[in-house]
Amino acid sequence: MNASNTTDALDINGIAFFGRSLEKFQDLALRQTEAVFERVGVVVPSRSCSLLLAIRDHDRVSASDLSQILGYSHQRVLQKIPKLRKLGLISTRQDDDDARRRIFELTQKGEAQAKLLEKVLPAFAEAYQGLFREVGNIDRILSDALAAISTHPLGERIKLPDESDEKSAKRAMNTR
Amino acid sequence: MNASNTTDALDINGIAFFGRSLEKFQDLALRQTEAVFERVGVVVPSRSCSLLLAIRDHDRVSASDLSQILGYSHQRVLQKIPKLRKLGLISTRQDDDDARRRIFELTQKGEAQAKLLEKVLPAFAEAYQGLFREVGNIDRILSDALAAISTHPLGERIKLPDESDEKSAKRAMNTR
DNA sequence: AACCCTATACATTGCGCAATATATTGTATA
DNA sequence: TATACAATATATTGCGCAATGTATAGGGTT
Repeated sequence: MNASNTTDALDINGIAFFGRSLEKFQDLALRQTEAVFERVGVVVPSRSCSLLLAIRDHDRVSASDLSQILGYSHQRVLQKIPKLRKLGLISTRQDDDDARRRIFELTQKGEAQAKLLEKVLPAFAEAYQGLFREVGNIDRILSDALAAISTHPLGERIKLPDESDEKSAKRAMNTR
Repeated sequence: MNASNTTDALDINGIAFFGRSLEKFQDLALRQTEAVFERVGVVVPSRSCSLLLAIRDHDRVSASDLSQILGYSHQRVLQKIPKLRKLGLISTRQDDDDARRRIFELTQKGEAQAKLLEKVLPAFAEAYQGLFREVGNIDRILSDALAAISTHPLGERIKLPDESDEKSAKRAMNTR
């Protein structure tokens, strides 16, 4: 190929694409987390730690309870369950009072893993604190940013180039 | 359900789970971006903007060229292509010199969308700049953080609870 | 020319999640 | 009591991406 535009109008690494930064960091952090988990013997899927702990910390929880507790969608919880069951970490029984509810509990192995997590996770928290001292508190800033765009969405914050443009005006009418 | 542990050992919203913050922000920002795109008439899939622009900015690009340009995996580029073709934004032809290569070009519609993006994306950049002034420069911090854990991974930064523990010692041996 | 090694494209599969539809059970209200 | 509505679980489908395998073409080296 021949690189043509030396005066690229839009930098692909520019701020408009900073979602990429989020993605890259998230990806690497996840991989490194899983490496540590394997090293110390955590077999809980890294994306299901909080689920496991929530099951431990609440009696007679159902999937919809857990979705509220964790702020996950209902089906997201339900889709994580089979893997935890196959790993022998949780067991299931029917609620006697409400035939709709399936109740989750930790198995012995699940309890052991929860205890292991209780040792490991604080170490992660410390590591992140150290990282935040180096580069800035990502967690706080992200929470603030989430709150900011929740109350004032990007659409509000954007000065549109020329929305009086013919096509886009039509479109705007069609889409609401 | 009955909430049992009032003295939860591990806060599910704690720092160890701050990957959730990343995910939540990313998700909301993406949705808001797509809302703006729809409003101003951008039909390019929000996750393929940089791909479209890269195709415009380089002559005779192939999928593997694009993967290098964008820092995506090869198949990630290839998997985005069909959607752009169905939208009529790009066209494909065979390289005369190298029968392995398929070359991508923008269609007229693709060019029009690229021009539209050139108007819209700077507005996003400005909006993000404003957000960063409010809460902190997420983009810079994330880049720094990525660099930091690239050179010093989380595994290095973590003081392991007690790795002399019997099982985990065995595991550690097995896994290297 | 015959042989490797690499580059490129493509197909298949799996993961994690969302969206949607359906079935079933419980609850409230007419 | 009968009917409507809400809550819960399950199945299906689709999206975006990664991983893997396969096929084909190019470019070397002997």
